[in-house]
Amino acid sequence: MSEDADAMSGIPVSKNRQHEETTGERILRVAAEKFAEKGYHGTGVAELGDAAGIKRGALYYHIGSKEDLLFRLSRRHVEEALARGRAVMANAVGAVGKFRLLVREHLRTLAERRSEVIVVMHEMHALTGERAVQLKALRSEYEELFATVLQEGVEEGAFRSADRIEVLGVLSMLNYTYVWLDPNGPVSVDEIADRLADLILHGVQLPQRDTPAA
Amino acid sequence: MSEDADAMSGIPVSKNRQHEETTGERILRVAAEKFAEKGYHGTGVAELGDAAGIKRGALYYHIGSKEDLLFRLSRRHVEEALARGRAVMANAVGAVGKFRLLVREHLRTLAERRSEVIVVMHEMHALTGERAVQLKALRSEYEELFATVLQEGVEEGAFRSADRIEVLGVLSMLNYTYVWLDPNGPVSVDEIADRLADLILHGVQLPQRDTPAA
DNA sequence: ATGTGAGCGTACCGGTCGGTACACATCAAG
DNA sequence: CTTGATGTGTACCGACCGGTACGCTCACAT
Repeated sequence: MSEDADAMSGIPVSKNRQHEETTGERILRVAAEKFAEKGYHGTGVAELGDAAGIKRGALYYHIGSKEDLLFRLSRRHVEEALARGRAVMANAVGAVGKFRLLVREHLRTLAERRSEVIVVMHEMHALTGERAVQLKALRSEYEELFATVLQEGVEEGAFRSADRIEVLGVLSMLNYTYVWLDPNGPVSVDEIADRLADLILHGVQLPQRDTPAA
Repeated sequence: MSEDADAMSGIPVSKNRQHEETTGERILRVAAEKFAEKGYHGTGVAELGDAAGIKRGALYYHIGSKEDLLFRLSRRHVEEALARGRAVMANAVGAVGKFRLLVREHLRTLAERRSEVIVVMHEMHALTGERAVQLKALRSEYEELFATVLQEGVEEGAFRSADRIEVLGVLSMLNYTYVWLDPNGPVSVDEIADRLADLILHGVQLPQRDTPAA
Protein backbone atom coordinates (compact mmCIF):
# COMPACT_ATOMS: atom_id res chain seq x y z
CA MET A 1 0.00 0.00 0.00
CA SER A 2 1.22 3.46 -0.81
CA GLU A 3 0.79 4.85 2.69
CA ASP A 4 2.92 2.09 4.17
CA ALA A 5 5.61 2.71 1.60
CA ASP A 6 5.54 6.39 2.51
CA ALA A 7 5.88 5.65 6.17
CA MET A 8 8.72 3.23 5.55
CA SER A 9 10.77 5.36 3.17
CA GLY A 10 9.90 8.69 4.68
CA ILE A 11 9.52 10.11 1.20
CA PRO A 12 6.81 12.72 1.32
CA VAL A 13 4.15 12.28 -1.30
CA SER A 14 2.80 15.72 -0.96
CA LYS A 15 0.20 16.16 -3.67
CA ASN A 16 -2.27 14.66 -6.03
CA ARG A 17 -3.56 12.02 -3.66
CA GLN A 18 -6.86 11.12 -5.20
CA HIS A 19 -8.75 9.15 -2.57
CA GLU A 20 -6.45 9.61 0.41
CA GLU A 21 -8.25 9.66 3.71
CA THR A 22 -7.68 12.58 6.02
CA THR A 23 -7.05 11.76 9.65
CA GLY A 24 -10.43 13.14 10.57
CA GLU A 25 -12.19 10.91 8.07
CA ARG A 26 -10.19 7.91 9.17
CA ILE A 27 -11.17 8.52 12.78
CA LEU A 28 -14.85 8.58 11.86
CA ARG A 29 -14.49 5.38 9.88
CA VAL A 30 -12.62 3.33 12.47
CA ALA A 31 -14.79 4.70 15.27
CA ALA A 32 -17.85 3.37 13.46
CA GLU A 33 -16.20 -0.03 13.15
CA LYS A 34 -15.06 -0.16 16.75
CA PHE A 35 -18.31 1.15 18.22
CA ALA A 36 -20.22 -1.37 16.14
CA GLU A 37 -17.94 -4.19 17.22
CA LYS A 38 -17.56 -3.54 20.93
CA GLY A 39 -20.13 -0.90 21.74
CA TYR A 40 -19.68 2.76 22.61
CA HIS A 41 -18.93 2.21 26.29
CA GLY A 42 -16.98 -0.93 25.49
CA THR A 43 -14.50 0.92 23.31
CA GLY A 44 -11.77 2.96 24.92
CA VAL A 45 -10.34 6.11 23.39
CA ALA A 46 -6.89 4.52 23.32
CA GLU A 47 -8.38 1.70 21.24
CA LEU A 48 -9.82 4.23 18.83
CA GLY A 49 -6.42 5.87 18.55
CA ASP A 50 -4.73 2.54 17.89
CA ALA A 51 -7.22 1.71 15.15
CA ALA A 52 -6.69 5.11 13.57
CA GLY A 53 -2.92 4.90 13.91
CA ILE A 54 -2.55 7.78 16.36
CA LYS A 55 -2.27 8.20 20.12
CA ARG A 56 -4.92 9.47 22.50
CA GLY A 57 -3.46 12.96 22.62
CA ALA A 58 -3.53 13.31 18.87
CA LEU A 59 -7.03 11.89 18.75
CA TYR A 60 -8.28 14.66 21.00
CA TYR A 61 -6.85 17.18 18.62
CA HIS A 62 -9.53 16.07 16.17
CA ILE A 63 -12.56 15.19 18.24
CA GLY A 64 -13.85 17.38 21.05
CA SER A 65 -14.93 14.42 23.11
CA LYS A 66 -15.82 10.77 22.80
CA GLU A 67 -19.53 11.57 22.75
CA ASP A 68 -18.96 14.27 20.17
CA LEU A 69 -17.36 11.61 18.00
CA LEU A 70 -20.36 9.34 18.40
CA PHE A 71 -22.67 12.21 17.51
CA ARG A 72 -20.86 13.38 14.38
CA LEU A 73 -20.64 9.80 13.22
CA SER A 74 -24.34 9.16 13.73
CA ARG A 75 -25.49 12.46 12.29
CA ARG A 76 -23.47 12.03 9.14
CA HIS A 77 -25.03 8.64 8.55
CA VAL A 78 -28.63 9.66 9.11
CA GLU A 79 -28.19 12.79 7.03
CA GLU A 80 -26.89 10.78 4.14
CA ALA A 81 -29.70 8.23 4.37
CA LEU A 82 -32.14 11.12 4.42
CA ALA A 83 -30.59 12.69 1.34
CA ARG A 84 -30.79 9.41 -0.54
CA GLY A 85 -34.39 8.92 0.47
CA ARG A 86 -35.33 12.44 -0.62
CA ALA A 87 -33.68 11.88 -3.97
CA VAL A 88 -35.90 8.85 -4.50
CA MET A 89 -38.99 10.79 -3.52
CA ALA A 90 -38.09 13.52 -5.99
CA ASN A 91 -37.44 11.22 -8.93
CA ALA A 92 -39.80 8.26 -8.68
CA VAL A 93 -43.43 8.43 -9.70
CA GLY A 94 -46.50 6.93 -8.08
CA ALA A 95 -46.87 5.62 -4.56
CA VAL A 96 -45.98 2.03 -5.45
CA GLY A 97 -42.99 3.08 -7.50
CA LYS A 98 -41.73 5.45 -4.83
CA PHE A 99 -42.27 2.83 -2.18
CA ARG A 100 -40.36 0.12 -4.00
CA LEU A 101 -37.42 2.39 -4.68
CA LEU A 102 -37.47 3.72 -1.15
CA VAL A 103 -37.22 0.18 0.17
CA ARG A 104 -34.37 -0.59 -2.20
CA GLU A 105 -32.47 2.52 -1.23
CA HIS A 106 -33.07 1.84 2.43
CA LEU A 107 -31.62 -1.65 2.28
CA ARG A 108 -28.76 -0.52 0.10
CA THR A 109 -27.83 2.05 2.70
CA LEU A 110 -28.06 -0.55 5.45
CA ALA A 111 -25.88 -2.93 3.47
CA GLU A 112 -23.26 -0.36 2.52
CA ARG A 113 -22.94 1.23 5.94
CA ARG A 114 -23.28 -1.72 8.27
CA SER A 115 -21.04 -0.30 10.99
CA GLU A 116 -22.71 3.09 11.09
CA VAL A 117 -26.15 1.47 11.16
CA ILE A 118 -25.26 -0.76 14.09
CA VAL A 119 -23.88 2.23 15.95
CA VAL A 120 -26.99 4.33 15.38
CA MET A 121 -29.29 1.46 16.36
CA HIS A 122 -27.42 0.43 19.49
CA GLU A 123 -25.67 3.53 20.76
CA MET A 124 -27.99 6.39 19.88
CA HIS A 125 -29.32 6.43 23.42
CA ALA A 126 -25.80 7.02 24.72
CA LEU A 127 -26.13 10.56 23.38
CA THR A 128 -27.22 13.19 25.85
CA GLY A 129 -28.88 16.58 25.81
CA GLU A 130 -28.93 18.60 22.62
CA ARG A 131 -27.10 15.94 20.64
CA ALA A 132 -29.78 13.36 21.42
CA VAL A 133 -32.51 15.81 20.42
CA GLN A 134 -30.88 16.64 17.10
CA LEU A 135 -30.42 13.02 16.11
CA LYS A 136 -33.96 12.10 17.05
CA ALA A 137 -35.22 14.95 14.90
CA LEU A 138 -33.23 13.69 11.94
CA ARG A 139 -34.63 10.20 12.33
CA SER A 140 -38.14 11.60 12.48
CA GLU A 141 -37.55 13.37 9.20
CA TYR A 142 -36.62 10.04 7.68
CA GLU A 143 -39.73 8.37 9.06
CA GLU A 144 -41.70 11.15 7.44
CA LEU A 145 -40.60 9.96 3.99
CA PHE A 146 -42.40 6.67 4.50
CA ALA A 147 -45.42 8.34 6.03
CA THR A 148 -45.66 10.55 2.96
CA VAL A 149 -45.43 7.77 0.43
CA LEU A 150 -48.05 5.69 2.23
CA GLN A 151 -50.33 8.70 2.40
CA GLU A 152 -49.89 9.28 -1.32
CA GLY A 153 -50.85 5.67 -1.89
CA VAL A 154 -54.07 6.12 0.03
CA GLU A 155 -54.89 9.28 -1.92
CA GLU A 156 -54.25 7.43 -5.17
CA GLY A 157 -56.64 4.72 -4.01
CA ALA A 158 -53.91 2.13 -4.14
CA PHE A 159 -53.27 1.59 -0.42
CA ARG A 160 -55.60 0.62 2.40
CA SER A 161 -54.38 2.93 5.10
CA ALA A 162 -51.43 5.02 6.18
CA ASP A 163 -51.81 5.33 9.92
CA ARG A 164 -48.71 5.76 12.00
CA ILE A 165 -48.85 2.13 13.01
CA GLU A 166 -48.50 0.99 9.41
CA VAL A 167 -45.61 3.39 8.90
CA LEU A 168 -43.91 2.09 12.02
CA GLY A 169 -44.60 -1.51 11.03
CA VAL A 170 -43.05 -1.03 7.60
CA LEU A 171 -40.02 0.80 8.95
CA SER A 172 -39.63 -1.85 11.62
CA MET A 173 -39.43 -4.63 9.07
CA LEU A 174 -36.88 -2.69 7.05
CA ASN A 175 -34.77 -1.45 9.93
CA TYR A 176 -34.40 -4.77 11.69
CA THR A 177 -32.86 -6.28 8.57
CA TYR A 178 -29.62 -4.72 9.79
CA VAL A 179 -29.35 -7.78 12.02
CA TRP A 180 -29.43 -10.39 9.29
CA LEU A 181 -28.88 -8.58 6.00
CA ASP A 182 -25.75 -9.96 4.37
CA PRO A 183 -24.38 -8.06 1.34
CA ASN A 184 -22.24 -11.10 0.51
CA GLY A 185 -25.02 -13.63 0.91
CA PRO A 186 -26.52 -15.74 -1.87
CA VAL A 187 -29.44 -13.37 -2.38
CA SER A 188 -28.61 -9.86 -3.53
CA VAL A 189 -29.61 -6.89 -1.43
CA ASP A 190 -31.81 -5.55 -4.20
CA GLU A 191 -33.65 -8.84 -4.48
CA ILE A 192 -34.19 -8.98 -0.73
CA ALA A 193 -35.52 -5.44 -0.92
CA ASP A 194 -37.94 -6.40 -3.69
CA ARG A 195 -39.14 -9.46 -1.79
CA LEU A 196 -39.75 -7.42 1.35
CA ALA A 197 -41.53 -4.74 -0.68
CA ASP A 198 -43.77 -7.46 -2.12
CA LEU A 199 -44.40 -8.81 1.34
CA ILE A 200 -45.51 -5.40 2.57
CA LEU A 201 -47.55 -4.57 -0.50
CA HIS A 202 -49.38 -7.89 -0.92
CA GLY A 203 -49.06 -9.65 2.44
CA VAL A 204 -48.55 -13.36 2.89
CA GLN A 205 -52.18 -14.37 2.64
CA LEU A 206 -53.69 -15.33 -0.69
CA PRO A 207 -56.95 -13.62 -1.66
CA GLN A 208 -59.43 -15.72 0.24
CA ARG A 209 -61.97 -17.71 -1.67
CA ASP A 210 -65.31 -18.06 0.13
CA THR A 211 -66.18 -21.50 1.46
CA PRO A 212 -62.79 -23.07 0.80
CA ALA A 213 -63.06 -26.56 -0.66
CA ALA A 214 -62.14 -28.90 2.18
CA MET B 1 -43.02 -2.36 52.14
CA SER B 2 -42.56 -5.39 54.35
CA GLU B 3 -38.89 -5.82 53.52
CA ASP B 4 -38.10 -2.33 54.71
CA ALA B 5 -39.94 -2.94 57.96
CA ASP B 6 -37.90 -6.10 58.41
CA ALA B 7 -34.66 -4.32 57.82
CA MET B 8 -35.62 -1.53 60.17
CA SER B 9 -36.89 -3.59 63.07
CA GLY B 10 -34.55 -6.51 62.63
CA ILE B 11 -37.44 -8.86 63.33
CA PRO B 12 -36.91 -11.95 61.22
CA VAL B 13 -39.90 -12.85 59.12
CA SER B 14 -38.76 -16.30 58.37
CA LYS B 15 -41.56 -18.02 56.50
CA ASN B 16 -44.67 -17.74 54.42
CA ARG B 17 -43.43 -14.93 52.22
CA GLN B 18 -45.71 -15.23 49.25
CA HIS B 19 -44.08 -13.19 46.52
CA GLU B 20 -40.88 -12.21 48.23
CA GLU B 21 -37.97 -11.84 45.86
CA THR B 22 -34.82 -13.76 46.61
CA THR B 23 -31.57 -11.85 46.30
CA GLY B 24 -30.72 -13.82 43.18
CA GLU B 25 -34.00 -12.90 41.53
CA ARG B 26 -33.65 -9.29 42.54
CA ILE B 27 -30.18 -9.18 41.01
CA LEU B 28 -31.50 -10.51 37.70
CA ARG B 29 -34.31 -7.99 37.69
CA VAL B 30 -32.27 -4.90 38.47
CA ALA B 31 -29.49 -6.03 36.14
CA ALA B 32 -32.00 -6.15 33.30
CA GLU B 33 -33.13 -2.64 34.13
CA LYS B 34 -29.63 -1.23 34.43
CA PHE B 35 -28.27 -2.98 31.36
CA ALA B 36 -31.26 -1.77 29.38
CA GLU B 37 -30.81 1.77 30.64
CA LYS B 38 -27.06 2.26 30.39
CA GLY B 39 -25.82 -0.71 28.41
CA TYR B 40 -23.81 -3.72 29.52
CA HIS B 41 -20.42 -2.04 29.34
CA GLY B 42 -21.86 1.22 30.60
CA THR B 43 -23.07 -0.33 33.83
CA GLY B 44 -20.57 -1.00 36.60
CA VAL B 45 -20.85 -3.89 39.02
CA ALA B 46 -20.96 -1.45 41.92
CA GLU B 47 -23.98 0.15 40.28
CA LEU B 48 -25.65 -3.24 40.03
CA GLY B 49 -24.94 -3.85 43.69
CA ASP B 50 -26.40 -0.50 44.67
CA ALA B 51 -29.55 -1.16 42.68
CA ALA B 52 -29.90 -4.58 44.29
CA GLY B 53 -29.18 -3.23 47.76
CA ILE B 54 -25.93 -5.14 48.30
CA LYS B 55 -22.21 -4.48 47.92
CA ARG B 56 -19.92 -5.78 45.22
CA GLY B 57 -18.56 -8.56 47.40
CA ALA B 58 -22.01 -9.91 48.15
CA LEU B 59 -22.98 -9.56 44.49
CA TYR B 60 -20.16 -11.84 43.46
CA TYR B 61 -21.41 -14.48 45.85
CA HIS B 62 -24.43 -14.77 43.56
CA ILE B 63 -23.16 -14.19 40.07
CA GLY B 64 -19.96 -15.83 38.93
CA SER B 65 -19.10 -12.91 36.68
CA LYS B 66 -20.65 -9.92 35.01
CA GLU B 67 -20.92 -11.75 31.72
CA ASP B 68 -22.45 -14.76 33.46
CA LEU B 69 -25.11 -12.41 34.79
CA LEU B 70 -25.82 -11.10 31.30
CA PHE B 71 -26.08 -14.62 29.99
CA ARG B 72 -28.44 -16.00 32.65
CA LEU B 73 -30.60 -12.93 32.24
CA SER B 74 -30.80 -13.29 28.47
CA ARG B 75 -31.31 -17.04 28.49
CA ARG B 76 -34.15 -16.86 30.96
CA HIS B 77 -35.93 -14.33 28.81
CA VAL B 78 -35.59 -16.19 25.51
CA GLU B 79 -36.56 -19.49 27.13
CA GLU B 80 -39.72 -17.96 28.49
CA ALA B 81 -40.64 -16.38 25.16
CA LEU B 82 -40.04 -19.75 23.54
CA ALA B 83 -42.28 -21.51 26.04
CA ARG B 84 -45.09 -19.02 25.47
CA GLY B 85 -44.75 -19.36 21.72
CA ARG B 86 -44.85 -23.15 21.90
CA ALA B 87 -47.97 -23.00 24.03
CA VAL B 88 -49.67 -20.98 21.31
CA MET B 89 -48.59 -23.44 18.65
CA ALA B 90 -49.99 -26.31 20.68
CA ASN B 91 -53.35 -24.75 21.36
CA ALA B 92 -54.32 -22.63 18.36
CA VAL B 93 -55.72 -24.12 15.17
CA GLY B 94 -55.06 -23.19 11.55
CA ALA B 95 -52.17 -21.22 10.15
CA VAL B 96 -53.94 -17.88 10.30
CA GLY B 97 -55.19 -18.49 13.81
CA LYS B 98 -51.80 -19.63 15.03
CA PHE B 99 -50.14 -16.71 13.32
CA ARG B 100 -52.41 -14.10 14.85
CA LEU B 101 -52.00 -15.53 18.32
CA LEU B 102 -48.26 -15.86 17.87
CA VAL B 103 -48.02 -12.19 16.96
CA ARG B 104 -50.14 -11.25 19.97
CA GLU B 105 -48.04 -13.31 22.32
CA HIS B 106 -44.85 -11.95 20.82
CA LEU B 107 -45.86 -8.34 21.37
CA ARG B 108 -47.21 -9.10 24.82
CA THR B 109 -43.85 -10.54 25.78
CA LEU B 110 -42.07 -7.53 24.35
CA ALA B 111 -44.36 -5.18 26.25
CA GLU B 112 -44.15 -7.04 29.55
CA ARG B 113 -40.39 -7.53 29.54
CA ARG B 114 -39.12 -4.35 28.02
CA SER B 115 -35.85 -4.32 29.92
CA GLU B 116 -34.94 -7.90 29.12
CA VAL B 117 -35.82 -7.37 25.46
CA ILE B 118 -33.61 -4.32 25.16
CA VAL B 119 -30.77 -6.19 26.80
CA VAL B 120 -31.07 -9.17 24.47
CA MET B 121 -31.30 -6.96 21.40
CA HIS B 122 -28.43 -4.64 22.28
CA GLU B 123 -26.06 -6.67 24.42
CA MET B 124 -26.35 -10.20 23.09
CA HIS B 125 -23.16 -9.73 21.07
CA ALA B 126 -21.29 -8.92 24.28
CA LEU B 127 -21.52 -12.62 25.10
CA THR B 128 -18.51 -14.73 24.18
CA GLY B 129 -17.73 -18.35 23.44
CA GLU B 130 -20.14 -21.05 24.55
CA ARG B 131 -22.58 -18.58 26.06
CA ALA B 132 -23.00 -16.78 22.73
CA VAL B 133 -23.55 -20.10 20.95
CA GLN B 134 -26.20 -21.23 23.41
CA LEU B 135 -28.18 -18.03 23.18
CA LYS B 136 -28.05 -17.97 19.39
CA ALA B 137 -29.39 -21.52 19.34
CA LEU B 138 -32.30 -20.54 21.54
CA ARG B 139 -33.18 -17.62 19.29
CA SER B 140 -33.08 -19.91 16.28
CA GLU B 141 -35.59 -22.19 17.97
CA TYR B 142 -37.89 -19.23 18.36
CA GLU B 143 -37.50 -18.27 14.72
CA GLU B 144 -38.47 -21.83 13.87
CA LEU B 145 -41.93 -21.26 15.33
CA PHE B 146 -42.69 -18.63 12.74
CA ALA B 147 -41.14 -20.68 9.96
CA THR B 148 -43.41 -23.56 10.93
CA VAL B 149 -46.61 -21.56 11.00
CA LEU B 150 -45.88 -19.95 7.63
CA GLN B 151 -45.12 -23.35 6.17
CA GLU B 152 -48.41 -24.69 7.52
CA GLY B 153 -50.15 -21.78 5.84
CA VAL B 154 -48.62 -22.67 2.50
CA GLU B 155 -49.65 -26.31 2.89
CA GLU B 156 -53.19 -25.22 3.73
CA GLY B 157 -53.20 -23.14 0.56
CA ALA B 158 -53.73 -19.97 2.56
CA PHE B 159 -50.29 -18.36 2.25
CA ARG B 160 -48.22 -17.45 -0.78
CA SER B 161 -44.81 -18.56 0.38
CA ALA B 162 -42.80 -19.34 3.45
CA ASP B 163 -39.23 -18.81 2.40
CA ARG B 164 -36.72 -17.78 4.98
CA ILE B 165 -36.85 -14.22 3.76
CA GLU B 166 -40.55 -13.95 4.57
CA VAL B 167 -39.93 -15.45 8.00
CA LEU B 168 -37.16 -12.97 8.63
CA GLY B 169 -39.24 -10.10 7.32
CA VAL B 170 -42.14 -10.94 9.60
CA LEU B 171 -39.93 -11.40 12.63
CA SER B 172 -38.12 -8.18 11.79
CA MET B 173 -41.33 -6.17 11.84
CA LEU B 174 -42.34 -7.72 15.15
CA ASN B 175 -38.97 -7.52 16.85
CA TYR B 176 -38.25 -3.91 16.01
CA THR B 177 -41.44 -2.86 17.75
CA TYR B 178 -39.40 -3.03 20.96
CA VAL B 179 -38.17 0.43 19.97
CA TRP B 180 -41.53 2.13 19.82
CA LEU B 181 -44.05 -0.20 21.48
CA ASP B 182 -45.59 1.58 24.45
CA PRO B 183 -47.71 -0.53 26.85
CA ASN B 184 -49.13 2.69 28.28
CA GLY B 185 -49.85 4.33 24.95
CA PRO B 186 -53.31 5.15 23.61
CA VAL B 187 -53.46 1.97 21.53
CA SER B 188 -53.39 -1.31 23.41
CA VAL B 189 -50.64 -3.83 22.76
CA ASP B 190 -53.17 -6.42 21.57
CA GLU B 191 -54.64 -3.98 19.09
CA ILE B 192 -51.23 -3.08 17.76
CA ALA B 193 -50.52 -6.78 17.41
CA ASP B 194 -53.74 -7.29 15.46
CA ARG B 195 -53.01 -4.33 13.18
CA LEU B 196 -49.52 -5.62 12.45
CA ALA B 197 -50.87 -9.11 11.84
CA ASP B 198 -53.34 -7.62 9.36
CA LEU B 199 -50.53 -5.70 7.71
CA ILE B 200 -48.51 -8.86 7.25
CA LEU B 201 -51.44 -11.00 6.16
CA HIS B 202 -53.05 -8.57 3.69
CA GLY B 203 -50.37 -6.03 2.86
CA VAL B 204 -50.96 -2.33 2.33
CA GLN B 205 -51.96 -2.53 -1.30
CA LEU B 206 -55.61 -2.92 -2.26
CA PRO B 207 -56.45 -5.68 -4.73
CA GLN B 208 -55.66 -3.96 -7.99
CA ARG B 209 -58.46 -3.35 -10.45
CA ASP B 210 -57.40 -3.52 -14.08
CA THR B 211 -57.26 -0.24 -15.97
CA PRO B 212 -57.79 2.00 -12.96
CA ALA B 213 -60.14 4.85 -13.68
CA ALA B 214 -57.96 7.94 -13.91
C1' DA C 1 16.44 32.83 9.23
C1' DT C 2 12.57 33.19 11.58
C1' DG C 3 7.85 32.66 12.88
C1' DT C 4 3.62 30.13 12.79
C1' DG C 5 0.46 26.68 13.57
C1' DA C 6 -1.32 22.16 12.45
C1' DG C 7 -0.53 17.65 13.96
C1' DC C 8 1.15 14.46 17.00
C1' DG C 9 3.32 11.82 21.16
C1' DT C 10 4.46 11.43 26.15
C1' DA C 11 3.31 11.85 30.61
C1' DC C 12 0.11 12.41 33.79
C1' DC C 13 -4.50 13.44 36.26
C1' DG C 14 -8.29 11.60 39.44
C1' DG C 15 -11.45 8.23 39.15
C1' DT C 16 -13.55 3.83 38.11
C1' DC C 17 -13.26 -0.75 36.25
C1' DG C 18 -14.08 -6.08 37.17
C1' DG C 19 -12.63 -9.16 40.38
C1' DT C 20 -10.73 -11.35 44.80
C1' DA C 21 -9.59 -12.28 49.76
C1' DC C 22 -11.27 -12.68 53.94
C1' DA C 23 -13.54 -11.86 58.21
C1' DC C 24 -17.97 -11.42 60.13
C1' DA C 25 -23.01 -12.44 60.63
C1' DT C 26 -26.94 -15.49 60.59
C1' DC C 27 -29.22 -19.68 61.18
C1' DA C 28 -30.58 -24.62 60.68
C1' DA C 29 -29.00 -29.18 61.82
C1' DG C 30 -26.25 -32.12 64.76
C1' DC D 1 -23.05 -25.54 72.15
C1' DT D 2 -20.79 -26.69 67.88
C1' DT D 3 -20.48 -26.96 63.12
C1' DG D 4 -21.12 -25.98 58.33
C1' DA D 5 -23.59 -23.55 54.77
C1' DT D 6 -25.18 -19.35 53.25
C1' DG D 7 -24.83 -14.57 52.76
C1' DT D 8 -22.72 -10.12 53.43
C1' DG D 9 -19.40 -6.07 53.98
C1' DT D 10 -14.67 -4.04 53.91
C1' DA D 11 -10.51 -3.56 51.93
C1' DC D 12 -7.73 -4.09 48.34
C1' DC D 13 -5.68 -5.28 43.61
C1' DG D 14 -3.77 -4.05 38.92
C1' DA D 15 -5.63 -2.29 34.87
C1' DC D 16 -7.90 0.90 32.47
C1' DC D 17 -11.05 4.98 31.95
C1' DG D 18 -11.79 9.80 29.50
C1' DG D 19 -9.44 13.84 29.35
C1' DT D 20 -5.61 17.44 29.64
C1' DA D 21 -0.96 19.76 29.61
C1' DC D 22 2.78 20.46 27.19
C1' DG D 23 6.59 20.11 24.19
C1' DC D 24 8.23 18.42 19.90
C1' DT D 25 8.39 18.14 14.64
C1' DC D 26 7.81 19.74 10.20
C1' DA D 27 5.77 22.21 6.10
C1' DC D 28 5.21 26.52 4.74
C1' DA D 29 4.99 31.70 4.54
C1' DT D 30 7.42 35.68 5.36
